[in-house]
Amino acid sequence: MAKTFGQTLRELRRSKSVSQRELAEKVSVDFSYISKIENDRLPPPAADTIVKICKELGVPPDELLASSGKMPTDVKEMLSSSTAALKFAREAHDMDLTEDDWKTLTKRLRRLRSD
Amino acid sequence: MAKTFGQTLRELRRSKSVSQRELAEKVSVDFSYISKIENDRLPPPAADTIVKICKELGVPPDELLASSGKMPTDVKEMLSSSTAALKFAREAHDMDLTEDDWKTLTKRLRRLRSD
DNA sequence: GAGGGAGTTGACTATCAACTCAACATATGC
DNA sequence: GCATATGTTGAGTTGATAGTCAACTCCCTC
Repeated sequence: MAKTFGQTLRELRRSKSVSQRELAEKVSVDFSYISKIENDRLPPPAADTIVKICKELGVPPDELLASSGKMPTDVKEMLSSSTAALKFAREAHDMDLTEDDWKTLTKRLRRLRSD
Repeated sequence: MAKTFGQTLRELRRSKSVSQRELAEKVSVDFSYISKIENDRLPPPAADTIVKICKELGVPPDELLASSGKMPTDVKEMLSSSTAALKFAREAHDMDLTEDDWKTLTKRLRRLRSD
């Protein structure tokens, strides 16, 4: 079994020696909310709150976001308001891509502009 | 100004000579809901309902989805539960891609497996 | 002029997401 | 043994999402 969102967050927070109360204040939520999240008594916070948490803890947000199954607002908006992007996403879905496939695509993405 | 979601849906439905009541029954919503959607008195339906509508009317869902700004559940889940996919999406967002860029990427996507 | 099909409208509802607030427990140092 | 810092729990709140239901209007035709 993969680690839960709560477990991941707790380890991350502790590794930075930050208390629940400190973290909560920085990201503008109640500290008791952090506690419940870490104990998996509530579902993961909103994507944008996750991003704030990661900024506060100084780590890139992708791992926590993936573990939460949520997408940040700006990214979601970009994808869902473009016909061609949606088509791309649907084809990708149907192809059942691996993590390595996505890494390859990211490289090809970077070459879009340097070509 | 671009056409609204409601206008697009109405034209699409009429072009297939389907009544609001027929369509509503097929996709399991109240017919009055379709009316409000078409008059833009309510926001667009859930992504999965849009997909059902398009299936019923025999058209690909991407255009209507984009016009609604929503993403179907399965596609969203794939993207948001993969670290590498999220990273890809974030980079794409930062690059501010055009529709043509997405089309190019879709071609490169297809070559992933045929290479 | 009654009945039937199509569309519109207002009011209301149910579920869920993302939290907050107050109360309590537990450990640590002075 | 008391203050202080930290974490846990139950109950409740707030706003958005995604609709429903009943009543009504307009047109057509028989």
